[in-house]
Amino acid sequence: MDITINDVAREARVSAATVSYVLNQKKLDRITTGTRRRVLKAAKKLNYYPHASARGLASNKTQSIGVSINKIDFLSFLYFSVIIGGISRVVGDYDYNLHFTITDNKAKGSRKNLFFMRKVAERRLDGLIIIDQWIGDEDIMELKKRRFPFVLIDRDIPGEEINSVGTDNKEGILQATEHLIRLGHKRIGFILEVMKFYKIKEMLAGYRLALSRHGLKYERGLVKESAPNMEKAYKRTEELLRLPQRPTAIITSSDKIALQALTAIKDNGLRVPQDMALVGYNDEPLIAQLEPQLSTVKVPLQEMGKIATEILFNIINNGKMVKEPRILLKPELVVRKSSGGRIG
Amino acid sequence: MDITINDVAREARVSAATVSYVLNQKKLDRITTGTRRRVLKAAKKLNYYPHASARGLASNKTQSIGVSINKIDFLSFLYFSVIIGGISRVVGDYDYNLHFTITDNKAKGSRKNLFFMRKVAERRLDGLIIIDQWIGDEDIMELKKRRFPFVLIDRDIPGEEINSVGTDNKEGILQATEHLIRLGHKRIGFILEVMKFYKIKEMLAGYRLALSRHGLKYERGLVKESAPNMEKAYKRTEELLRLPQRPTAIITSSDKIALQALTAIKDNGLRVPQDMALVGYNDEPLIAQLEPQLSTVKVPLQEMGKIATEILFNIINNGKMVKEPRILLKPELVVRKSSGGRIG
DNA sequence: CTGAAAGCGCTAACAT
DNA sequence: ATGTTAGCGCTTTCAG
Repeated sequence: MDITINDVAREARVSAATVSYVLNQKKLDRITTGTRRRVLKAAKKLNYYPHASARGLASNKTQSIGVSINKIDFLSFLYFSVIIGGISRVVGDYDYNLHFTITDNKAKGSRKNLFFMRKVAERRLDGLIIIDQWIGDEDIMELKKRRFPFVLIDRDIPGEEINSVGTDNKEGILQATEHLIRLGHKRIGFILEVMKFYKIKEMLAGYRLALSRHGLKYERGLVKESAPNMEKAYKRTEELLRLPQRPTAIITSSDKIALQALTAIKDNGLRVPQDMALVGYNDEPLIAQLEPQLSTVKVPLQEMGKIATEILFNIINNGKMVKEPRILLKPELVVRKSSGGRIG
Repeated sequence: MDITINDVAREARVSAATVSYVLNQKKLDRITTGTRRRVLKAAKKLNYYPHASARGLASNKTQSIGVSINKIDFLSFLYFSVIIGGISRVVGDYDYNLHFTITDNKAKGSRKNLFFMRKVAERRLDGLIIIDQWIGDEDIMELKKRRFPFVLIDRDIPGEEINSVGTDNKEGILQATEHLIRLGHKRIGFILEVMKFYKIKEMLAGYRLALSRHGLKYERGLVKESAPNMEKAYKRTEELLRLPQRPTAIITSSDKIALQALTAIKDNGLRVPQDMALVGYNDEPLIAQLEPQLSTVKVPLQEMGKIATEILFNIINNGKMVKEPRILLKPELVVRKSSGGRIG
């Protein structure tokens, strides 16, 4: 059988409670350095590791947090991998475990099992980080109602006091659009992901703001939604290319979409940036190294992951929400080759 | 407070034991359909979810499996994302939870906490899938000695009876090399990851076999190790380019490395494939869409993930190891643009 | 076919 | 400063 706390207690000639105290490093030191040493030695000698379930049952803490990602988004793993990299670094520092929660919003009935709510209900998690645009606001509000600790990444529910860390995507797209306008572009296409996402709405606002600032008219026909599956981005790009008055530049809401767009543009015999300027979004690794190198908007992905995790642990351990619920980081325009030089 | 099994028992006017029986769907049906219905109704009405820790303590099962990935490999997330996609699909079907275990082989002392062994020792996991070339054979053998259920993906320990699902990488590189030889190449560079990995050794064997089959001499100077960090691949490529007798083609042990090589080749004013043919490995998503499109060896990544998970559940639930411990899938050469046409 | 009872390994009051 | 005593919520013999 496995080694239990009682084995350690016997070996160290103390009670199980004392072993528990020593191992849990209570603040109030009520233990002699002598006994402490004996306990530690015994634990090491027996190679003792506490049984997580037993501990969880008694303390109602699991030392685990979950990261919720949508099934659909598995394709955009570049974006997520960087965020998760940031998260896992902090998780390691705090000595917590990371649950991977893959949400399937299309799932019905028993398949809803995949959903993170299940893990919460089963008390498998002490907290949750949500990087999932697809989860409905209702579900997030449900979490809040239950007072379950969680933090949103790169999304928000306006008007609600919810912990989130995001990037100013309105500002990001504003910069990208203005960059193109300054290069002389007057007709700028915009291919975006699911329009109903808050994040995307913000981006659209940035796009429109840039246009109006420079006296350009907003044209509905220049904005294309590539939802629900990303492959649509290729088709949407072709739609833009076939417009009677074709745009001279295209902005996308992610580098991944930009990649599709790039392929579509080339396949249609046009050159980037000479015939069509292109700007991506996120500055995802690898993708930036396309030919031509992709101009994009750098989003501090890893930073978002780190900060969100720090906030989450703060909530879990100090019980209270943070003063400033919403953290908004700054995006940064990265000009490379694909946006080209001055035109017209 | 939360709803417990006793609340459900009271509501259904049965004992907690009966509730447990009904909810766990025991094979031996000892329950009246009447009581069963009452219990189910009560559980649904109260929105009952069993407490995972309590269940884990009593049954010594966690309904969780871990996936072990190395910290270093976070950069090659394209490769992993596809494998994990396969894993998560099966995990969802079996209604298990997925733990993300990020291993840090450089970590010493308490930081070793990040290591999956800790999770195993704490009984957080029912099983483990290892996609980690960096973990030492000793650690894997330790797992075996403990009779802890696990499956290896894309690696193996030759001579040991260990469950693993991989791809015939020797065959894969053999095909890639022969493809180039048939196009007329006689000096073929090979940039690979850490030489000591079993997987890489197999690849090297495939490379050498191809050469010898066609009467070509193996030259140590044409083989470059890009370890430990991948950015080295750029430098290694340049080393090949500066060789007195430069190769006319380069093979890499992953598409990710091929991407680095491609950049290096272009930066040095050479064209692919005209001046230098290039073949990648894995057929990772997105990367294949480079310019020029990358010839590569398709590895059934998602399939490996699926099969490994099926095997793991089989081990967990049926207690016994599989007859055939090692599953070896077939790679497939994918010829696109970067390997070019016939030369010489 | 169902219930009673014990116990999984740990934590946390409460005593001493 | 340490030990005693109850559980935490569930599963699982064992009786009936």
